[in-house]
Order: sequence, then structure tokens, then C-alpha cells
Amino acid sequence: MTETTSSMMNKLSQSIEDSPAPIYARVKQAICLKINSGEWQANQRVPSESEMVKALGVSRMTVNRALRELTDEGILIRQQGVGTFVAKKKTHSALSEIHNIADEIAQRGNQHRAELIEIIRTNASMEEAINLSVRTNHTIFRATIVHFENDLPIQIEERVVNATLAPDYDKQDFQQNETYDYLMKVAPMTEGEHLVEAVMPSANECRLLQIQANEPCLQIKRRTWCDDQLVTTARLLSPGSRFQLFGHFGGK
Amino acid sequence: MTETTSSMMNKLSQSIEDSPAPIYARVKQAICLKINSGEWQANQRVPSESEMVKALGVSRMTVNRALRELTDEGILIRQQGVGTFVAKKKTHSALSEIHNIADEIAQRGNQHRAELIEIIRTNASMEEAINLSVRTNHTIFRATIVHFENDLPIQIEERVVNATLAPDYDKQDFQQNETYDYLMKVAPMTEGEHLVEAVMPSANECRLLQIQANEPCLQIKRRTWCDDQLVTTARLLSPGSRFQLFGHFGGK
DNA sequence: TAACCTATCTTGTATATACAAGATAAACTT
DNA sequence: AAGTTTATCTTGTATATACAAGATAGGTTA
Repeated sequence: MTETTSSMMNKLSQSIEDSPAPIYARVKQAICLKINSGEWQANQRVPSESEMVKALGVSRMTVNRALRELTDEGILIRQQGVGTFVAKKKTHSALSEIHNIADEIAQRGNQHRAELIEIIRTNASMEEAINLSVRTNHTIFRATIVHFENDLPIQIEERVVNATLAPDYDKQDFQQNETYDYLMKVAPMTEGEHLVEAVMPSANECRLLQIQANEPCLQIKRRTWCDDQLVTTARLLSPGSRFQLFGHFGGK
Repeated sequence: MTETTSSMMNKLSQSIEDSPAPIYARVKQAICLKINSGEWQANQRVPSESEMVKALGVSRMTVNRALRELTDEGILIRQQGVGTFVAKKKTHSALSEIHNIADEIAQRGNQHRAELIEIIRTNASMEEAINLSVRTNHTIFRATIVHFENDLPIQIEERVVNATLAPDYDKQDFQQNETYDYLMKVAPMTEGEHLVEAVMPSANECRLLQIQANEPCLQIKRRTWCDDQLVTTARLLSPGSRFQLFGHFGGK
């Protein structure tokens, strides 16, 4: 080992500054910083819990929680009786570039157009309040939009927006798809997830998409966060014959 | 609410039996059991920490850890000052990771079983030869497998394997899903891509999946490489009602 | 009526203490 | 020399206690 444990700690302790975040989160952040900067290499051993306790002046349970969560996240590897080690970096990436249907259509060299079916400003239901982490009396926007590729409907977008974070959402130009840029401006997305499934469209959805009743659709439910606050949820519905998802992983 | 909190607890406390597993893990298991059995429905409120403490005779920190981990796993949703609720079910599978349906099913605590419908060793067709980068007179395996989750069919796997790279593919135990481990051993995947779409199943596929003719399916076509050589292609077909894909991007 | 407290519930975090259990190296025995 | 024990390090879990902070119902006041 080229570096002594004590020298590893010196710099670590500097990283835990005063901040509103919980202590365990700051400990995690400090450790991640060491790893991301390359200072702590893969497979290298990190200081033991008791060493961190002494160096950082926090309780062992707090250090333990930080290390345990980082282990759950695959950042660290722990072995009882032995120690804690930096895990090998895992290959990540897939399907993440699918953010904006308008850009995708433009990339294919086709014409994009959007049609606003309905937008209402209302109070969040219990379910929406839980999803968006707002109180039930907070206001939200609920919008329904149809996207066209060369005048052929390709996607229905049902979107719920946290009105506290994006108060002027309804004032944007929906035809030109300004809504996406607006959301990115007021609450830039730092995290997101999507759920993909195959469903049958309702009669009204068939009408909007101009498809037969027996055509299966790809449904994407997406939630995007900005600094731990849920900004918006969306349900995207596309005919199986006109829309596919592509993903690539590994390699270069 | 149709059920009193105390009656929810009676049955919960019975579930934490003596076992070598840690207490927090048994608490998690007991809660998952309630949810999986349908006894605790989605969006329904679950007993508070202090109620569980009284009912189960464990400390609050132990209950807290169980609830916190289930929240991290997306099983529960917690809101400070309000309570803990059952999240909507996620039978999802990770979109960004290498796909192994057996592991995913095991991770959900369910039983996996596979049934080999057919496997043939033949020469590659023109299309397969192109896809797999072999000559048309090279041999391939073509297998059809049905995967079951708790004896319910969840996926049809149509796989084409490059026999030059994986000569003993047909000698593996398909019921135990040794095939995945075998492929990873002889030709560890370094790169892959998938195409996701919604399709209608054929009559024969409906029979194998035990679904109605009008049920949409999620189809994943996947190709995986090992050092620029295409090892295998797969077409995975799952009923939309039983299978979802999950993806996460950004964040930590 | 409307606004404002307040008691009391909830979850969230931090700590000290304690013991269990895996791993390992040094000391000890045979 | 080979095996065995032991001391001591590590992580893993469980508990009691404490306080912070969000949410809400009910009462009080203007």
C-alpha cells in the first residue's frame, strides 16, 4: 500500500463541511469524492469504521450507515472481519438519452408538431402528492399532449407537473415543445427513472393516435427529479408499429 | 379504511418467527409477505413505527431500518409527519443491467423455473450468419425456452447461439438456467444492445404464455458481443400484464 | 369567519453502548 | 514442523435514548 491510513484520513476529514445535509450523507459524499477523484483506487482498502470515527468525530453508527448504503449502491465492498474496499466501477448507461421526442424526430430528419389536448391547474390528489412529494393542497398542472411525426400521431403525453417548481408551465408554447426547455430551465433534471410496458390503448387513445383498437402500445412512465424534489411525472403512449426503444450497453 | 391497525398487527407479529436471519430482515420479510399476499394494498397506510415496536417487541431503530430499506427498494413510500404507505407494485426488471430473468425472479423472492421447448443444432441461415459474423456453414444452436415465475409463464426466450464460441451450450441444465452462467463463462459479454417494442403474440405464443389473444406483449431483441464477436441473439417475449422494464439515470 | 397557535402524532437522524461473528496473525502447544 | 489456541482486529446487528422536523386536528383568538 503506497499511502498510509492516516494520510488518507487527513484529507477526508476536510471534506465534511458544514451543510444542511445529514451527517451520514456528508460522510457518503466525502467518500464518493475520494473515489471519483481517483484518490482511492478500485480494490484499495479504505479506513476502518473506528478510524473514521476518530478522524471525523462522528459516531460509529453514522459511519456504519454511510458505508452500508454505499455498499448497497455497489460503490464499496465490505467483508466482515477483513475490511472495506473500493468496488470496481460498474458499466452504466442505457436508454438514458431518450428525453425529448421532438429532438428524436428532428434527428431522424422528420417534422415534429405537438397538439395540446387539455391542460388543467388543480390540487394534487393524495397519490400525486406522494409521488411529487408535495402537500395535498399544493397545485399541479395536468396536461395531455399529442406528438406528431410528419403529421402522423406518434405519442400521447400525459404529464403532471409540480406547479410550485414550474409556476409558468401552462404559459409555454406547447406546439413548439417549449415545455421541455422550460422544465429544464426552472428545475434541471438531475435524476430520473422510467418504467416500460406493453398495454392496450383505450378507445379515446386509439382515436388520438389514429390506430386500430387491436394495436398494442408501448407505455413509458417517467419520473424526473431535481435535487431530490420530484418535478414531473409523465405517461408516454406510442403505437408499437411506429415507436421502438433502443438501448446499448458496454463496449466503448 | 376497512381494517383497523391492531388487526393488521396481530397477523404481522405471527410472521416474525425464530430464524437465523437478522431481526430487521425478518421484519422486512413479514411486511413483504403482507404486500405480496395482497393483504396490504397499494397506497394503503401501514402501521406506524411505534405500533410495530409494540406489536413485534423490537426496538424502533430496527423497525426503522426495515422500513427505510424497503423504501429504498421502492416497496414502501414514507412521508415525514404523515406515515408509511404501500407503493404501487413494481414487477420491473432493470433495463441497464445484463438481463437474467432467473436472478430477477429470485430477487423478488419468487420461484423460477424454465422449460426447454426445443433446441436444435443446425447451420446458420444467411441472416443468422450475418448477425453472428460466421460463415453460413457454421453451426449454431437455436433454442426456445419458457420461463416461469411461481409456475406462471412470464417469458418466452428464443435464442440463437454461436456454436463455435459456446460448443457445449446444449449440454447445460436449462431448467436451472445454467445456460446464462455458461455463456458468461465461455464468452463474457463485453457489449450489447436491445430493441424494445410492443407487439401482439402469435397463437402459439399465447398458448405457451397462457394468455388471451388480445393481450399485448413486450418484446426485447437483444444482441450481445464478446470482443467484437457476436455471441448470441435473443428474442424475449413477455405479457404486458406480468412484465415491465425499469430504468434509472442520473443521480449518484 | 379567518388566522393563528398548540398538542400530538408521524418520520428522520445522531449517539452511546453492547454483544455477535468472521478473519488473521502471533503465541503456544504437541 | 504442524496443529491449536488466543488476542485482537474487522464488520454486523440490536437497543435505549434523544432531539429535530413535517403534518394535522382541534382549539383559541382577532
